[in-house]
Amino acid sequence: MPTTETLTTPNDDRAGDPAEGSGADAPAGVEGPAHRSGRAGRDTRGRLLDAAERLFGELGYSNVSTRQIAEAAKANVAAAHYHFGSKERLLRAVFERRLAAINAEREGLLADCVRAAGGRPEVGAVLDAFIRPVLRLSETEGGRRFNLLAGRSSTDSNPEVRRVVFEVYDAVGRGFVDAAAAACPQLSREELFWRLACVYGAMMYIRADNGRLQRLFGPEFSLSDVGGALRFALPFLTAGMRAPPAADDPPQP
Amino acid sequence: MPTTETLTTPNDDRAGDPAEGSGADAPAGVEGPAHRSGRAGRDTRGRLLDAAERLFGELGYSNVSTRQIAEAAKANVAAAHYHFGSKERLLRAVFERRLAAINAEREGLLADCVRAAGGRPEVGAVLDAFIRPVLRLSETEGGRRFNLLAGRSSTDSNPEVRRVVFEVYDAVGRGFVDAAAAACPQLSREELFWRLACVYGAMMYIRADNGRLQRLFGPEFSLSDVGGALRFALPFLTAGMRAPPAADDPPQP
DNA sequence: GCCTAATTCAAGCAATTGCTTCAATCAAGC
DNA sequence: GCTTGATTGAAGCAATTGCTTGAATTAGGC
Repeated sequence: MPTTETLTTPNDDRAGDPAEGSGADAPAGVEGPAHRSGRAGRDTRGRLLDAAERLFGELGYSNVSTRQIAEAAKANVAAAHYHFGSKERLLRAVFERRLAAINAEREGLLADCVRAAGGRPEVGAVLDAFIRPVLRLSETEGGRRFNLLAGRSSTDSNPEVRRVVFEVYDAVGRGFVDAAAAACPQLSREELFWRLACVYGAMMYIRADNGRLQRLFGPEFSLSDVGGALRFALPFLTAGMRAPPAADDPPQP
Repeated sequence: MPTTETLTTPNDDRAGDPAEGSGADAPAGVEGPAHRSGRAGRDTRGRLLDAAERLFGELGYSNVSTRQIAEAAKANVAAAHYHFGSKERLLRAVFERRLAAINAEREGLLADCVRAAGGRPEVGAVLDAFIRPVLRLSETEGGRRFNLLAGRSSTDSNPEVRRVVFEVYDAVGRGFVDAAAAACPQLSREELFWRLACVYGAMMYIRADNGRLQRLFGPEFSLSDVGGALRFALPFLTAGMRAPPAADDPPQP
């Protein structure tokens, strides 16, 4: 019986908080002597989210135990289960905390460019509306950690991670597909599918920042460099989306 | 002491086999009554590799136990450790078994297109040389399973998986970067870095085939459809690589 | 200065993990 | 037909896992 909805635990039901978190977007590392402001350990929930976000991203969901998270958050294992109910729900809460703001920003930008173009948006603007907000997350330390988690989770095989990722991205993914379809009416449904797979894959790989390409190119290049991503990766993807439809004959010698 | 090099165990040292495997590239599902041809359970090692490839790919390295693998391979846990020494070395052996052939094919195709172009290869041909062989893996059931594993491992956070992936791809990755640099002399090192990140990410996402995009588009589209990948994804990436270099002014309003 | 409910704690539970041990089995070489 | 060395099997080990328990502790309402 993994679902523990019993008793007086509040569990997850405070979902949908705004940004929050002890070091979420602050200069980071705000630890030390002066916590415990209001109630004793009042911000335990936030510290747990921060620790989970960091550890899940760095080590992977399956490779981090609730004990490690609790220790990093200076809390007790039971506190984690008290606040979130289960490890999977903790992961979900980490996603939801960040995605609320991000998806709102995405939808705002998308609505802007649809309105500006009079109904038929330009594909470059659509890409920008969906990709820029997440890449710019990496400008803050907490956001960069979340991007690590999000990127690496996108191809995670763990059933719990998959479930969370699928559910949490469903609505915004649908919106992206629809907007791209509207911007590229010349593409068949199949070709759109493949082009968006490339866009999605590239974006997730950049967010995941696994360090392999950095190892090949040298330490002066980093996938967490937001400026480089916006200046070089976004135009690459836009050029791909703008390419003429593939010819009917498959190029398969 | 996780490294058990002691005693009379042969461990990993038969590395570098060709394709092999019980159902590796066969019509799949070749199970049943008539195994055990030569020695009793002579092909235990191959069956272990097959089972590991499938389970690691489907469930993720961290979510599969050596016991599950042994059971799926109709073998004993001790046999797995006898043949490979550790779980990490088993993963490495799975990669090495496939990559020998793939990388040889890649280098052959690359040499062809370099020679045909008289030293300065065309970027589309370089992309093709590196991507086509791995995508075509998915034409066979075993290759498709390996692509799942490879794609999902590319952003895996587990330290053991990262170590294996880094080492096993190092040489071929370097070759790809060099060839792309030769084909795109007009690009700065930085812009090349970002474009190859997009190419890499797209390819890995397609291989990983996590099902999210399929869920949005419908079951009639699949990232395992080799024909679609070659007809639509490859031209997308080629168009991106052929785009003119980014202007000096960053498009960041 | 208690009352009460929210929160935290130390301890523990059953299950699973990677890996080992050592005896049994096997296919050949003689 | 026995020896030998490569392989396999059943059992077990210490460590770790997610989660629970029930007793403290806490802070605010009164």
